[in-house]
Order: sequence, then C-alpha cells, then structure tokens
Amino acid sequence: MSLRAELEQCVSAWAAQHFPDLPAEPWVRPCTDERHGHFQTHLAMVAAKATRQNPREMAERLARECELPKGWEKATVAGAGFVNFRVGPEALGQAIDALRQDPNLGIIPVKRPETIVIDFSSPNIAKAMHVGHIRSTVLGDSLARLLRRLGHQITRINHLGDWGTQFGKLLLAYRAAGRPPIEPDHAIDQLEEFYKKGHQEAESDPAKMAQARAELAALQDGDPERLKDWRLFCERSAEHFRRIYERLGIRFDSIRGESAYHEDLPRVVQTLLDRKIAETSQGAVVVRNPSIAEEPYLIRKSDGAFLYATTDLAAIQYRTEELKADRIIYVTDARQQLHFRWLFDTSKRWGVKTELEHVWFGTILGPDRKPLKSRDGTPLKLVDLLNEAHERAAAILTSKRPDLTPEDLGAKAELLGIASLKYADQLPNRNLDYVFTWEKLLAFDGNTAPYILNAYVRTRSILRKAGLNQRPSAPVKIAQPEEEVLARLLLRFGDAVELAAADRKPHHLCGYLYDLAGQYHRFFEACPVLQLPALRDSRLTLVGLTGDVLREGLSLLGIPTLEEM
RNA sequence: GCGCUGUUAGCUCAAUCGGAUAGAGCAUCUGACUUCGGAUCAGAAGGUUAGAGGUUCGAGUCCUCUACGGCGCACCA
Repeated sequence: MSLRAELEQCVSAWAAQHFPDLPAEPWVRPCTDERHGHFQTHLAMVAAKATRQNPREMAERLARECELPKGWEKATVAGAGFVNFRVGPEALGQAIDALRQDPNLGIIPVKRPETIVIDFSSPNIAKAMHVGHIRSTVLGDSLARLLRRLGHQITRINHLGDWGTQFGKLLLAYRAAGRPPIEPDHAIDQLEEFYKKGHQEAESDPAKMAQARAELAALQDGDPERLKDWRLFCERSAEHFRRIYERLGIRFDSIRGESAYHEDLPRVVQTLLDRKIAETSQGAVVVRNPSIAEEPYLIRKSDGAFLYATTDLAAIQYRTEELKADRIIYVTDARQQLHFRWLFDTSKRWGVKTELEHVWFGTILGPDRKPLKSRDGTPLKLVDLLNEAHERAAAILTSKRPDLTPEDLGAKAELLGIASLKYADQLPNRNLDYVFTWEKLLAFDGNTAPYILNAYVRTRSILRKAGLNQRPSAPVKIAQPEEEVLARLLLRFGDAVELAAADRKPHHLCGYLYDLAGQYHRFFEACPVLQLPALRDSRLTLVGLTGDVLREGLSLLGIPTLEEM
C-alpha cells in the first residue's frame, strides 16, 4: 500500500467520524511543494465551509485529533487551513521493506473485479494499417494491461472491418481482372490497387456502381465464389495485421469482426421496430432522440442494407450475453463521439445494462498542424512508421555502440524504435490532438522511452556489478535526501497505476515513470552504491526496487525493457 | 445553424475533476567527465494560463459572453 493510501485511511476515518455527510473522496494528496510537507489535505477547509466554522480552527482540530500511523511526524497547519504531514525516516524504511516484499509493488487490486471487453485497433480488411490506427491500438493495449493488473477480467477484441460496402468495389475490380492470385508479400498493395480501381470506376460510371452493388449483394447472399474471394482477402489482410501486431507486441483474445454479426442484423432491427424504439423514415429505419440531435440515427438504409451502427448493436448483445461483459470500452478517435452517444442511448432504451464507455482520442498532426500524411499526401502506413522508427534508432545506436554485432544492433534498434513510438504516443493526454515530429518521437533526451530505459539499464548494471543473482532484499536505511525522495516516489507507484486506469489515461503513468527515472538519476549522482560498505546493501535494495517499478510500469504501457543498451 | 472539443513559456506538452509560489522537455546560455553506463546531472533565463465579467476563503480548472482553431451532424465506417 502506498504511504498516501495509508494516510488516507486515517484522515477518512476522522472525517467519517465527525463529518459523515462529506463525500468519501480522496482527501490526501502529495504536496505540490515539498517544503510544506510530504502530503496534504484540504479536508478542514471543506468541513469548515459545510459547518460554517473557522477553517483555520478546523485544521488545528484535525491536526490534533487525527491519529496517524506510527512513525509519522505531528501534523502541521498552514495557509488558509491546509494540514500537512511528514513521514519519518524509520516509517519510510519500513514502508519500503513492505514494498520490497509485495509482489504487486504497491498496486492494490480492485475490490470488485469486472468482466471488461475492450474493443480497439479495428483495422479494415484489404487496407494497410496506417497512422490513424496507432493510437487506438497502443492505447487500447495499455488500458487492457492496466485494468488486468488491477484484477479485472479482460477480453481484448479486434472488431475488424471485414464486411463493409468496400467489398462490392473490390470484388468488381478483382473479378474483372480475372481473379488473379494474391501474393502474400504484396497482398495489401494488390488489394488496395483493386479497391482504388473499382472505386474510380464505380464513381464515374453508374452502370459499374450498380455492378458493385450487385457484387456486394451476391457476397452477402453467400455466393460461394465471392465468399471464397472474400476469405482470401481476409486471410491475406490478417497476415499483414499479424506482422504489425507482432512487432508492437500486441495480442487479442478475439478477432471477431463485423462479418460475425451479419446474420443477426435483421433480427436486431426488427426487435427495435417491434419495441417502438426504431421507426421507418423515408424508406430507412431510424432511431430518434431530439435530446441528442435533430437528425436521427440510421440503423438500416432505404435499400435494405445495414450499417455499422446495426453491427455495433448486435455486438453489444453478443458481448453482454455470450461474454457476460459487465463493461465494454471502445477505444476510437474523437470524431466518433456522436455515434457512440447514439449507440449507448439506443442500447439503454433496448434494456442493455452493461456499462458502455467511449474512450476517445485526438488526431496525430504533422508539423503543419494538419493530420499527419506521408510525403505524397496518402495516409502514412504503419509499416513505414515502424521501419523509420527502427532505422532512426539504429542510426543512434551505431554511433553510441560501435561494438555491437549486426544482430544485436538490429534487435536493440527494433526494441528502442518501437518503444519510443509507443511511449511518445501515450505521453500526451489522449483527449488532445498532438503534433508529431520525428525529432521529438525518437529523441533520446527528455520525457522519452530511451530516457526511462536508460535509467532501468543503469539499475541492472549496478546489480550485475554487485554480483547478485537474486533480488536484493536488505532492509533500507535512509541516509541522504536523494534516497528519501526516491523511496517516497517508489511508494507512489500504486497510486499512479490506479489513477491511469481509473482515468483511462496512461499518460499519468508516463509522467510518474519519468519522475522516477529522473529521481533515480539524481540518486545515482549523489549516492555511491557499491563503494560504501555500510550503505551498500540498503542502496542495492533501492536500486533493485527502482528497476522493478520501472520495468513493471513500462510493461503496463506495453513497452519491454532490455538489460543493456 | 446545432453539437462536441480545444487555446498554458519561442516550440512541444504537464498540472492527481476547486487547493498553497502554474511545472517539465526541446531550443538558448553557464557549469560537472581519473563515470557504480555522460543516452547523465546541477544552474540561469523564459508566464496577465486567448480576452472580459461572475461564483468563494481560493479559479489554468466551474458559469456567462467574446475572439480564434479542430471535428461531427440519414443512407461510409
């Protein structure tokens, strides 16, 4: 348990006893300025306001009455009614001892675990994954890792776009070309070329457009030849996705795509019509709710075709009934907010009790503050992004480590390049658009993956030199300020993980890990570990714990560590 | 037109849902290498939090208005 959580219990207990009407929110926070103390509460000011009493006197009372854990200094009062707390060196050492023996590293499992479906990534068949997929993929993966770490039961679903209207145009061009073989190595390029051709033809020629619709209808009616072609497209695309996910270190529990719900769609629409939730309008089937928007929500087109809204409704049914989901989290870009408002509202009216959440994120912008594109104006392919990350990392490695074999260099470049990319993508608050530059993304200074990995590598290096073949486990004696700050920071790991998970915002964890890596570097400068026999074992424990927390924290962000750079 | 969302240091971003003197990195300048890995550390400088009102002990954060931007609004996903 973190020091904060321990103190929180004391303060909340006091609050519950004397002011039972106050909300049970977290009252204890780390001080913004450590000159005031280690932790602070503004509870007294809130309580004083509620009871029309003097805040300063209330703070004095809290400081006097609140029972603190053993080894804490007497609480002090400052400002308008803040109460400040300081933990003593002995209690701090004991807390570190407890942390050292805690396999969870201070992460407290949730009291009520849920079964949670996380729907993320979701690329489209027959198209290359591009830069627009990276945030959903990386963010969804991290949320899955964070929530699982806190004890929830997680199902990661890749809701592939494998059944859209694009297949009409694709089939049109593919069949016109005589259904040539799709080479595994260039499958996506080939498929994109066919789609482009079919699209152009259909847009410029009404007869071709009708033909494309007929192709789609034939596919959806189960024509064996079209189904065979469609399966081939899916298999080849899946191989492309698999390679990228492999490099990103991302796995799914289910890759059930839109096609899986194909047969459920008529029933979904009919049920909504029967229950008067949906109605017919201009030949289409729509759901109305003026409090959301004037325009209705379309669930069946006037030509009888279904939309992704319908598929999503069917998917909610499946995940609720078959997967027993308590909660479904969708990770998509901000532009889909309106869609999800409709989807959630419609589901509620249908009687769905599952908690539904839309975790949305902003656009990745280029240096011109417009959505990031490749040089020729097409969407930037994810493969190209990963390759460039690899190459830039390799260039830096070559200059820093000329001794590496080509194999080692390749492996390290891959790890560092991908790590930088994933970290940079999670660093900004997900709600905001952010500006992407290669310089920043693969910078190895500042708040970056290499900076944190370097701190980790330095912990490993010391442990190697110490000749330890197991985790250091000596009791910790705090001798210098840098050690004290490091120790208190280590004890905040659980809070950081909890905050990142609760907010669905991994950037909180990035900030914590950066602080920890920075403090470790300061500790490293100020506190010799191996040279001072009296403090050696204690400091080795701190070094080992720092490494453990850095590794665990990075791993929750989907970033693996390495033993040496 | 309606709705969502944003504007914080020259640039890129933080600020733990209303708390104390708004913090980092990059860039600029100054220091620390006979190093437990310098991919590091210490320091300087940089701010009317877009603007104006309001709410209260207290506002970057909440409410109103204004300016400027991004995005979304029936048959794509």
